[in-house]
Amino acid sequence: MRILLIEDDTVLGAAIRDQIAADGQSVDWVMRLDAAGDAVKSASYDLILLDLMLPDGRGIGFLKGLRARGDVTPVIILTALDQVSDRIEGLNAGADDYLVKPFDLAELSARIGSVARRYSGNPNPIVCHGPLAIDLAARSVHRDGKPVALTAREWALFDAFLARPGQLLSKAQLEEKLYAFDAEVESNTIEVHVSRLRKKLGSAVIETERGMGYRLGRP
Amino acid sequence: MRILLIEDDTVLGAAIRDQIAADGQSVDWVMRLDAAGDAVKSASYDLILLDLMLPDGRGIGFLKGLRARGDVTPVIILTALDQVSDRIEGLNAGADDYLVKPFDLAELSARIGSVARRYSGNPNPIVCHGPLAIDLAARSVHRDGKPVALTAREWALFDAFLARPGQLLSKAQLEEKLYAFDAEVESNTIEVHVSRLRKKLGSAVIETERGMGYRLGRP
DNA sequence: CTCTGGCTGACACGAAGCTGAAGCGGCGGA
DNA sequence: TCCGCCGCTTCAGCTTCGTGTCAGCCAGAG
Repeated sequence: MRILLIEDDTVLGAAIRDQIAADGQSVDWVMRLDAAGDAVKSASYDLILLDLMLPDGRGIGFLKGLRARGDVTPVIILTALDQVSDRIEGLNAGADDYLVKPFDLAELSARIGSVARRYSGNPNPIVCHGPLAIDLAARSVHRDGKPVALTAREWALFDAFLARPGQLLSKAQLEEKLYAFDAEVESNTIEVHVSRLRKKLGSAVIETERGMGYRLGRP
Repeated sequence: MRILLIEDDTVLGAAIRDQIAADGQSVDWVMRLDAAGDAVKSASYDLILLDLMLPDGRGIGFLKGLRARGDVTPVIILTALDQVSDRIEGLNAGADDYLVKPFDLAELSARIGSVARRYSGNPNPIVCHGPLAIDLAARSVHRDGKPVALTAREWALFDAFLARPGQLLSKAQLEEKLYAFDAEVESNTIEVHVSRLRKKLGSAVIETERGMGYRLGRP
């Protein structure tokens, strides 16, 4: 397993690197976001350990950029305890886990193992739904064998439906899913995104229950 | 989603319970391991929040017992920061995640959502009533295996009957259920909706008590 | 038979939902 | 640093369909 470590603290970084190496994994250690960007472009990693406070920016942006490009490499965030909002932001930005500094190196190993286990078993399971083939882990959708590009919000919305197939979901519930906690949408955003999803995936995927909400249609 | 909360701290427990309820999930809260054991035996949960330090033992043992019995219900551990070894032990014992106390309630929601997404796919409980199969969570009704589409008002009315099966409900009571106080219906609306429900669900579902009201018929 | 209360088809209104378009902000490339 | 692209939100006008109303019919009770 190849691991990318992004951490600017030389002492902690070295300790982590040694621990991972001792576990028999291969590590690349960079100390800046620009170097991290180069690294993920030039190599493929199975796991990224990401510190949030770095000399050339916050790790959150890096993570968001990664996910925006469709990169689904599992990411574990390394963060200080008092940065609760960072942790939430990180999870919402697509992180898979976080570790609170200071942490025990044995715990790091356990978490790495956990993430590895979660993502092992390639190839990814494909969910089929009528003419759609959905790879949840890779966040990709194919319609009649042709790839469909979904934006972040579209995917989040679709994901909410896939999690509860056939179940009625009110707009309020969907807004919560899409906007987490700081929701301040006072418009018909959900309707608009539903409209776009239907245009991309076919009008039958999402059914309207007037006055109640939406549900994933039968295949 | 049904969640079992095992936590002996009354203040924290109440806060967690309220937060989960606010997220629209259903919570059972127990404060001891023996009660937790009874709970998992008598009901099925989608997620367990497990405090590790409890008056009648350590949560780790409970978790191990659960896994030994083949129970794969996702478990999130609630633990104090300094119990690093506990956290590792917990993860190795089969926990899916942990939260470090003190934690932000918003973070709890995020983690619950994450676990729920990962493990979603267990079917909702189905209520059967003669030829009808009703999924309350999904708000779906099947009649002889075929889906029946109910409108918002129709569902509200049907729901009122389902809440009190066999009990006589006057039109005034039903109007209250459907229109919540600001009602200014001065017509035979209820009769109309009952008629529409009967047409969709079968004429036997709702019985008329002349001069008194309606009741849900025996299956 | 009469009277009262319930049933139901028809219909018009308005709220809820849909969607094209415009404004806006963030990110990446130059 | 500036510019342009792209996705997200908002808005407005249009469409759809759920719902309340009513009228006429039906059925049970006395």
